[in-house]
Amino acid sequence: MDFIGSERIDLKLTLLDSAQCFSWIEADGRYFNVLDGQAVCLEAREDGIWGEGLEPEKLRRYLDMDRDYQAIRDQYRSIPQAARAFELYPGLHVLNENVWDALLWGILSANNNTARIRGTTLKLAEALGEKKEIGGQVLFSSPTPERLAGAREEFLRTLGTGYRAPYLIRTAGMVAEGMDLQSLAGLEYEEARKRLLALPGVGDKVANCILLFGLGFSSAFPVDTWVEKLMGSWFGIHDIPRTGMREEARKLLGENAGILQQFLFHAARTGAITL
DNA sequence: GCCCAGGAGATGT
DNA sequence: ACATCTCATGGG
Repeated sequence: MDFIGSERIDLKLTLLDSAQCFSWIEADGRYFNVLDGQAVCLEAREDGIWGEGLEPEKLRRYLDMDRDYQAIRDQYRSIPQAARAFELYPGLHVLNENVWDALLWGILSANNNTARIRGTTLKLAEALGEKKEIGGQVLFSSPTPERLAGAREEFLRTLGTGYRAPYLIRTAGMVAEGMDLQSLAGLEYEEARKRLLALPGVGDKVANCILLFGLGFSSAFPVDTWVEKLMGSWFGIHDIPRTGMREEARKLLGENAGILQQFLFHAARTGAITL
């Protein structure tokens, strides 16, 4: 294995429990996934993170190891719940996901729970992805846009996608027909967001997840049921639509609103900080 | 049975 | 622009 970095990232929290990504598997204290079409393995040791399957630089980038989380923690120190959340989760990072993967699980996440999203994600990969192997662990890549676009709705429903099946097929079709997701990273936030909203199954919340996890917009601020509650309880912002909350939060919290959001979200969802 | 889950889309006002 | 409904599905 290769040395990735000495940053104190909490792999279990970040890869398994933070609901940013649903395709990581843990076995014997090691973490497995398919990234960029390559089977990957990560492990936390005394001296830091080790990994194999991809160049160390790419794994550093995926794990967001070059962001100054201490500076962001300082930036929000005047917000009590933020200070507490950063203190609770010193090893939580915001992943730099593949944008197609972020889009896929984003559509699956609508009105769904994390256990079911993970189960459906794994079933989709097993049924339509490509088989990979590393360190004796068998893995499956995410289905390509082409494979998903060609799937039958009834088949996707047997995998647990529910009413989201036609959204998956239609959005995959648009990507397969040439919509360049990666190029959205070069646009302004509002323009990139607007283009994501054109995809079936993508609303304001999912678009902000894709912007944050898949396109590097650190100010993107997804408002789901938990963030809606915490915005009311901790910031006094309530009785307005979620889109309005997202706008208010971005104005109030600035360039790293989305990074902070992950810490607040986790604290609220787990009940670590009282709503 | 009821309520909820990292919501989105359609419809009516 | 906002309010309300419905959409699968498994778990508490």
